[in-house]
Amino acid sequence: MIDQRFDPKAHEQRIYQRWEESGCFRPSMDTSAEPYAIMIPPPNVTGSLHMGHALNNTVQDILCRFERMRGKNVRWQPGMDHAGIATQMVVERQLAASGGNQDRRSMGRDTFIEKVWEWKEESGGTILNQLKRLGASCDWENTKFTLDEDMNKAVNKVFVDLYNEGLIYRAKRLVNWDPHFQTAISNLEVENKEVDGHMWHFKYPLAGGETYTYVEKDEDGNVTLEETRDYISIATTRPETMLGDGAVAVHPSDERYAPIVGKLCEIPVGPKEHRRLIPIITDEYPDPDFGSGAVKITGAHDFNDYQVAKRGGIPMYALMDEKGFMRADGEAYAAVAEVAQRIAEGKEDFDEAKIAAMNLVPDQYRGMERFEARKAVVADITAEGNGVMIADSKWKPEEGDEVPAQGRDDTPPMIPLVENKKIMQPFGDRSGVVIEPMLTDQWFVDAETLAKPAIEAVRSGATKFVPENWDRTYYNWMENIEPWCISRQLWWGHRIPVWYGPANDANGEWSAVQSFCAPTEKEALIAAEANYSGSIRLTTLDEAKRKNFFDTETDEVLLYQDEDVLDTWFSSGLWPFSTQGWPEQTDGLKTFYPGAALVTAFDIIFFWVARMMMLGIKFMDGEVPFKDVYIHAIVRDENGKKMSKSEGNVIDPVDLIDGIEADALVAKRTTGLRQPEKAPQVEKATRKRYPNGFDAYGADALRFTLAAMATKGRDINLSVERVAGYRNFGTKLWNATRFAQMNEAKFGVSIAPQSLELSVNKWIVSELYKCTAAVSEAIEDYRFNDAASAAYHFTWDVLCDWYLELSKPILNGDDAEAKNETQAVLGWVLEQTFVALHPFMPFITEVLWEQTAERSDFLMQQTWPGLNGSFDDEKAGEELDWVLKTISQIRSVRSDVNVPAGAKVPVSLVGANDETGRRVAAHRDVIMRMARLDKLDMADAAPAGSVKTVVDEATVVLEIADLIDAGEEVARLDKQLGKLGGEITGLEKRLGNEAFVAKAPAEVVAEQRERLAELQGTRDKLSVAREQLAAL
RNA sequence: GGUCGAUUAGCUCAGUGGUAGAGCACUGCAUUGACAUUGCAGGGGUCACUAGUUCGAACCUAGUAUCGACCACCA
Repeated sequence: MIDQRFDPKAHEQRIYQRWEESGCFRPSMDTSAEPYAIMIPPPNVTGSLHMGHALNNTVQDILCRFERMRGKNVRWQPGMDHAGIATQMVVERQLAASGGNQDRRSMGRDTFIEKVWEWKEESGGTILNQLKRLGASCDWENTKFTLDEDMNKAVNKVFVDLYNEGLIYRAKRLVNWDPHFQTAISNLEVENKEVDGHMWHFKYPLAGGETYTYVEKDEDGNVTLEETRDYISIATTRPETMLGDGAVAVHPSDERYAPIVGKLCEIPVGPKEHRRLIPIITDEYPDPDFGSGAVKITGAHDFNDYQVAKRGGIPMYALMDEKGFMRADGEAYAAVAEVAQRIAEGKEDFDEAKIAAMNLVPDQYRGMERFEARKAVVADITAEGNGVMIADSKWKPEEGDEVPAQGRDDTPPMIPLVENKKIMQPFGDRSGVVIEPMLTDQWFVDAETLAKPAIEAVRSGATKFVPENWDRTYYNWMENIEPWCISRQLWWGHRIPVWYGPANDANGEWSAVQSFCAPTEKEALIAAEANYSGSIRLTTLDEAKRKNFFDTETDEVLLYQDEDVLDTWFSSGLWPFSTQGWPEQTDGLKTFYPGAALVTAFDIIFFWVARMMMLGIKFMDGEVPFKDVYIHAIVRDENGKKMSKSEGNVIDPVDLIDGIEADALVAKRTTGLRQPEKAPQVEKATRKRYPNGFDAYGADALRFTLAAMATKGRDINLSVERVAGYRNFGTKLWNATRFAQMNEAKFGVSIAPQSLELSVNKWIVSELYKCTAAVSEAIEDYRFNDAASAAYHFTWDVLCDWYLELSKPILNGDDAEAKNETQAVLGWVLEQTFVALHPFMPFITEVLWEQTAERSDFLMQQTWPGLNGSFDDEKAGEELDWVLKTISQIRSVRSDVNVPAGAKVPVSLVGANDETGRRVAAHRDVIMRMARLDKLDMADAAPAGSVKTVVDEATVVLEIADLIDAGEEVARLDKQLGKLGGEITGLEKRLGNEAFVAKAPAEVVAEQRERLAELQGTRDKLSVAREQLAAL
């Protein structure tokens, strides 16, 4: 006999270990079985399980367990992502916290990376163990880490192949630069946030004191402002970048500025004797209706300006170093400014290298942090009076603008120096610092070329999104894809497999560089050897630069490897095939590529799904990496708020599994907050919301909750009450099994549905098959909520509430044969229920399986019910429907007329046909028991004053005249008659409509006719009962 | 600005053309019986609004209102 209660803590880890040790998670590699593969979205090695992971992996586990039970050869490929920035950050922080004065740079690259590996071995990957707590049936023996040697081999091959095809290239481009981590990042890693900012308005004086007539007109062409100006008005949110302006641009159609296009204006900052002049040019980019219509062009520090500068041949002057400080290198400002001046006036040609070396930051700003520099620039301009009050007829003050007094009433309106303004600012998603566009040399993937077949694969249906409307999001992104910046100035990651050496060794001129792209250092050396006459030595960037690629002492050509590493998503993008052994043609690769499904949240469609599609199709002969992409919802808290630490509403899945006391929960939520000042608020909210912490609900309850809520919507609002409810569901199943054991149900024995005698047994077996068919269909269609609720409904409402009750009289009765059959069916149906629930609740079902019979195998290895045939006894179904209906009706009437629950009442059936008579005979015991009757007979007429209800053709008569009030009973019947009348009228109206009868499908019409007849029959019988009663 | 979505019971949400559903909450009754983490019975909805298509609309179409997500943005 099983325990009184299921204790998840006592079993979950034990069961998991048994599964793992028995190799249950391994693919069968049965060649006759259909392969089924799911690639786990590799969690970050630094990660720990959150609710999103819990949902993601529950879904995958349901699919895998289900398909495994259906006999497929299943590989759920687990692993982790080395997560470049995140991991490097964690280890760097740890180094800082450990108090030593060692930081990454002082330590050196090799030592640091060693440290990271050490950290990884010790503390990395807790998330994989947490996945095990959830019950994830991954093929752990094939666990991969994106930075493993075999992964690296795949990465290098992909890189080299793409390089050789020209699909990977190195170029100087404006990229998103993270000044904190001092690396480039892709635009996906940039988060644009709206912040309070300012817009400054400055006058750029025309060169030589020139003037022009500035005219503004309204829509009808009436002049609203006309004045003589000796300047052009420029607005900017980033004054410090003025120092790098290369031009001022206006729209070609903008008549206001037509007189001064082609002239020069002065950047109103820097030492007066060396103010730079820049040309006023035309470009399509400026919007004449925004601001003054004139835009300063700073090609090296703004993405839009970059495009303008490229089009117009405007020099792009880089102003900042990699930490986001104003440059302090190079020649003094005065000399550089003169060169820049000649370039601006077209008196001198320029080339990229020369421009890059020029530091146009005036001496007084050099070395300043960028936001300090901004303040200084603004202060300096303001001090000179070049910033104040520019006339603009279109400008209207907004709330919060600091408008100097004299500006208010002036006509036309005067723009103040500073406008307060909400501006969108880019932040690094990891560092949280403001991203700086920077001109740097980076490696790029030609994503546009790779995207084409990837788009086509979705269009053709080779890969399907579920729900399908996500394909729009995918197309949207893929069709506008930009070159993918894949180089990162980090240490932790796949080093770029490119080595640099001198371009020629002809006459000791080592100015140019040539690169050797090869999958290994060895092959790079071989390639280099073929290129150079002398001997070659590998060295670092530093030495190679210092010695200009040639060691004169040893007479060696110097070669060094690119210092950068690859974007983490580059290696994740290979996941579907790199994990299966590619480039070797392994069994795993042949069997498990393409995968069946990819399960993920929408937030990494671009990061990951798109990249896997592009790279998979490219390297696997045009075959897509997976057939279905199931996009699941984002888990939020019970009120639909995003779970966040500072809100204090993060629910840790492990806490729901293991339970946690209120104090511990509070402690957990308040420590390590990014904003520690929020701690009291978090504590208060937590105590209010969860005064008792969480019970230990167990993994099954959590999984079932997530499955039940996994609809095709976008958000899941997770409530702990719901988890409790599904824990109760487990308890219900557990107790049903206890009941079966107490009644000596036969477990571990199969039955032959065809040879069953009792209709109640035929019925429950039919119901079981209906349930498992519904569950199968729903899972195949990724409708996990439907699957879960079908299983839930069968178990609780059908099996427990009805079948168990119906079986009681038989199990306690004297009919040995009937009892035998029922014991067998009860045990078997329960076992099949375990099977059907197993994908959702693997632990409790496995424990029940284990403890109900001597078993030589695991539940998780059983065959999905329904696989070996089906069974549907319609006759038994109708019969039991009648039994259930009869019992329910009697119970309902009893309750309506307040018959005490304990009282037994005599019932007779009037007007029953032979079939009903037969059914009554067969089920008299159980009906009497469940409806609490002391008599159930057939009768020709009802005694006066009794209470009546109608089931099909028969009137059910409760002979309790003395217990009830005739008036109340008439009222009760009237209420029912009223309800019936409404429904009947509706049906009659519909059926009276000729158009309906003519046009609606025949079966719908027939159905409604039947329904009408039935309702009319019921009404007639109830009317008779009412009249009889009223006549008393 | 572009794209996707939401609006159904007190709450959280299912429901893609044919009798409006679930869980929780609520009301009444029931406790030696597998289970109070329970059972039985019940109350509660103008399916946001407007117009259309249709024999028939929560569902399809168009529009309106409110809320949300993602992407791109004006210096």
